[in-house]
Formats: sequence, C-alpha cells, structure tokens
Amino acid sequence: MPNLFEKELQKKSIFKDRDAISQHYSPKELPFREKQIGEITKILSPSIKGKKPDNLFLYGKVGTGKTTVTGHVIKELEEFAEKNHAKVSCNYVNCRNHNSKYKVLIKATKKFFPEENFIGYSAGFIQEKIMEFCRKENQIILVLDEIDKVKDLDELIYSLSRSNDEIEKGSISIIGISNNLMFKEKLDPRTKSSLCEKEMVFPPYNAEELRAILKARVELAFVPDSVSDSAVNLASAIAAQESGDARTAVMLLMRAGEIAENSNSKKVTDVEVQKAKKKVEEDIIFNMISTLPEQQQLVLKAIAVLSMSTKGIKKITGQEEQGVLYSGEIYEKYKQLALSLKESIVSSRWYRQYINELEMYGLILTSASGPGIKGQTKLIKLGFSPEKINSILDGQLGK
DNA sequence: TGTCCACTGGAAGGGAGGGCTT
DNA sequence: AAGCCCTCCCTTCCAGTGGACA
Repeated sequence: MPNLFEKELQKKSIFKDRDAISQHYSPKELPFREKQIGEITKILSPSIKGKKPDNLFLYGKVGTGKTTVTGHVIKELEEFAEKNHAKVSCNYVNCRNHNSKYKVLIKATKKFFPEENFIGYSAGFIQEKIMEFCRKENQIILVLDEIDKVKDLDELIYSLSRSNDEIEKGSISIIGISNNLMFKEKLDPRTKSSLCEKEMVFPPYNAEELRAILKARVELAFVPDSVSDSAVNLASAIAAQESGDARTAVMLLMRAGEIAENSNSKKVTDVEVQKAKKKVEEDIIFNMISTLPEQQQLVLKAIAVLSMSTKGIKKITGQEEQGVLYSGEIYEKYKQLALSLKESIVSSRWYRQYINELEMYGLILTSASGPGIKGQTKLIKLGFSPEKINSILDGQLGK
C-alpha cells in the first residue's frame, strides 16, 4: 500500500505552479503598466543623486496594479542604489495594519534601526530617530499603502514634511497609495498639497488587457493545454465587466482550476469558470454574513424569514410583488427572534443603522415608500435568495 | 387644511474597552 | 502601572417627511 502522501503527490495536477496564480504572487512582467512604471521611475530618480523626490499619490481601484508596480520600481531602485553606493532606503508600510501616525512611525523606524525596539516611546522621539537616519545623507522613500486607513493622516503628513524642512541633508519622500477615489478630497488642504505633489491614476484594465494578463499567468501556473482559450476569455470578460480588476480575474481562474481538478477533469473550460464565478460570489456573501455582528445577523434573519412567508407578498401600485417588506414589520419580527433566542434587543434607531449597513453591503435593496402606503417608510428586499441566506445564517446563529 | 401615521436620520451623549502616553 | 483619551457600539431625543384621511 503506497503512503497516503505519496499517493496524493503522485496525482496528476493541472497546476504546474500554483503559486503563480495565487493572490500573493507578484509577476515579473507588468504588462500595460509601462507608462506608470516609467513615470514613477522618473519621479524617484533624484534620490540617486541625493535629492528629495516629490511626494507621490497613486490611486485607482483594487487590482489595478498600484502596489505591484510600486513594489517593482522600488526594488529596482534599491538594487541600483546599492550598486552605485547611493544612500537610498525604501520602506513599505501597509496602513491597514499600521493605521495611526504612531504605528506607521514605529514600523518605518524598525527598518532603519532593526536592532532597537521603540514601542512605548513618544511619537516625537521616534520621529527624531528617523531624522537622525536622514541626517546621514539618507534619502528615505516611505510607501504608505492603503493610506486612507491612517486615522490621523493629516498629522502624520504634517510632521513628516516639517521634519523635511528641518534637516539639511537627506530627506523623506512619501508615496501614498489608495483605492478610495473620494479620499483625497476629504484631506486637509495643506496635507493634500503636500502629499499630492505628483499624482497618478491607475485605470482599470479592459477585457483585452485582462485577457493578456491571464494568458501569461496561465502559462506559468497551469500545465500546457489545460485551460481553454474561451475560459480565459470568459474570465477576463467577467472581471472586466465587474471591476476591471486583475485580482478578481486571476482568482476566478484559480477557482476554476480547483473545480476542474476536484472533478478530475483535465481541462478548465467555460463551465468551470461559470461555476467558479458562482462560488466566488457565494464565498463573498458567506464572508460578509459571518462577519456581521450577531444582532445584525438577526435582522437579516428576520428579513429572510419574512421573505419566505406570505407576509412577503405585497400589493404595491396594484402589482403583486414577492419579498418586499416594510421596515416596521421587520423590526417586529427581529424583536420576536431575539426574544426567542434570549438575545438583547437593539433600539429601533440602531436597527435602522443596521438596515442602512446591510444595504451598503449589497445584502438588501431598499427604496422609499411612495403613494399607496400610509406613512413614510422603507421598502426592503433581500439581495439574494432568502433560502440561501437563511441557511448560512442558521449555521452562524447556531454557534 | 389640518391632523395622524409610520417612519427617517441627525445630534448628543453614555459607557466599556483598548491603546497611547507619562 | 496608571491615567487619559479615543473609538466603537449603542440609546435617547427629536425635527422632519410624505402620504392617508377627515
């Protein structure tokens, strides 16, 4: 009897290199981003000569290559600087994990003084440490990814730019990256003008571009001839239509590959991509629901239960519609459910807040009541099938 | 036209918990 | 270690809204 693992590893896989199609893989080639790479390179090049590059602000939707492109240019810059004995030091901070001025400074300092631990020291002290590093003629490039997550960004930018004014040698430049297009407008005007000395937009990829990107990835990740052309076309068309997001496109293909593999099929075709699309969507809904607070899950449950009952049938402007509910009756049902589960009950005001959030997540659709309905209320409808949502919730609320 | 109804969503504030600061 | 402050989650209060009904 062969060993279990031996058997498993001997299975023929349609994946050649699974990593190449995972979310974390950063490709060596970055097609359709030559222009952006060129511009960033140009903006950062003064650092080699010991001059301060302009601050740079990059924005564009998720999966348009902002982080990958920046990472690529920075790697090249560091390599070149080292070869030419230029004192350039690049530092990447993801602000999702380091979401305050203090945390960003701590993370940034760690790279320059890897031996020391600054947690507990005041922000001023830490900043002084960074300046000390700059004074040794160092040019620092600080990449702040997901910069919109920093709570006191105005202060961070302000104090960094002031440090720049105070030191005579060396400098700190900031590359801010954000996928929130509205974010820039909300900044303090001074922060804005300081951060956005140079700006660059990463446009979404179109279907053609996505197809080329996917094709290249398929060659790296899959065994030859295991993915049909039309599967690639379909995946890129879906992604282009939904977001122009390369990450979604890649994920779609990876899931399709897994589906093909699990069903012992030797080839990824349209069918697998369609299935993958459905699966990805379900995963998203599942994740969204399972991270909701319990009370909010109960509100959703109330909507699902009512949608399935005859209460969900309403006559609005003469027409019968299935699954449309009034805000008031949902609140009543929610209270009932909470009571039966011995849960506490949130106020009606907070319930409305929950409803608004559920709409933002796309789990429900709402509209204002019009003629034919007494009073002023919200009409609420589930965004997905009540049976499906109900079954997910049963798994969650049982816990 | 006025009153009632069934809500909506802003504002202010409480309190628990967590993290920065001293 | 202790204090302080901030954030998050939530409540209370309330003015406002658009339709029904007399």
